[in-house]
Amino acid sequence: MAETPPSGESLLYLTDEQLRKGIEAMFFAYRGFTADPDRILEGLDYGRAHHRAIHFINRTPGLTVSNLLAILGVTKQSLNRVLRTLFDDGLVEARVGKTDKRERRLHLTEKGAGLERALSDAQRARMRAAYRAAGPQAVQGFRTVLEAMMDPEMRRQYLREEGQ
Amino acid sequence: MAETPPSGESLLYLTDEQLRKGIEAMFFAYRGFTADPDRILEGLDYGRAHHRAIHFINRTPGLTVSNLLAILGVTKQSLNRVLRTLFDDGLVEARVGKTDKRERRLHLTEKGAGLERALSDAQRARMRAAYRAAGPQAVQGFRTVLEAMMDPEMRRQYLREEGQ
DNA sequence: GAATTTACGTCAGCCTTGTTGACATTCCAA
DNA sequence: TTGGAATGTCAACAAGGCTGACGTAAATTC
Repeated sequence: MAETPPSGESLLYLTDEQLRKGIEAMFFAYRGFTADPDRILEGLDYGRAHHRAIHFINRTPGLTVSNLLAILGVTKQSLNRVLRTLFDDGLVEARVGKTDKRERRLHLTEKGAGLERALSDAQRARMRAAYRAAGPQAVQGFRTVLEAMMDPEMRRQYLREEGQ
Repeated sequence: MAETPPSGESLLYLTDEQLRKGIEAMFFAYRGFTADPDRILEGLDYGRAHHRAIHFINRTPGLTVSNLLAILGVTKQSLNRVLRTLFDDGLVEARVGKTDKRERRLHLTEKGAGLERALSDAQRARMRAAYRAAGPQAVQGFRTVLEAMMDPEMRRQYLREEGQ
């Protein structure tokens, strides 16, 4: 209800009203964000869950099932259903871990990489258009706010290796 | 594959790699964005779909079912399932339209407003923390990029009345 | 005044993607 | 050698999307 009143340098950007706008921006933008890949996926027999798996396998080839589980934040049963169809359709292959043979290291096949490219091309195109329209300064702010919005655990996943 | 090489003033922020980072930022941040309300919702018999309906009914009291349908982008069958439980539980009430009696104008009840407050308080708290950590400049950029990422139709919903 | 369109509701059935719980296998590590 | 980790799998269920078809009341148009 009550908002801390603006003090010193304008804190007007922390108004409930401003925050509500931010919330809606996330909602509407996320829809746009997923719209293009969704269009590609429909018709194929895949959904967003497949897209996410493919994305992260591509990002980190050789990651294990548990890695992926932690990133996606779903149950193994749920992930397994998705992975099974990706194996069956020859988009993803699993290689037994070298040091630990229990692990299944996940990789995209040629075919899988092809779909990944199609999906991320579509998604990047929208992202690129938005970035270009907004400019580098805005993009910097965009990234900063999103990062601050993540759960700490997810932020770690996000930051991983490369600092930026 | 090939990215337009940096020309004149640095276009490095449009690299495929930078775009991928942006994509993942959206993914991870959206999870944080929904986490707090989700926690409140679970246990009650509601889900994200109920939250969305409640949010927009609160934002625009008296909006019609078709309005809400357009904003949420779901089918009426899907929305109806949600609205029915909200009616039954006395969180939302429908008033017959004054000029057009076919319309059902949606309003939150006291009880509905209570839940709305709980949900948006939680969501705003995270938003506020992120905004505060990032600063007004970054927030401005955040909003700019998100707006550019929306489908035009959604952008119209987003901008509606108040210019900012 | 009759016909059409609009706003809304509802029944039935389907799909994806999430969940829990239980159980088996393989293999690393203490 | 034994416990725990990494993984798979079966079964059942729920939320929340979807389509198609049909119904009704009120507004609009001819």
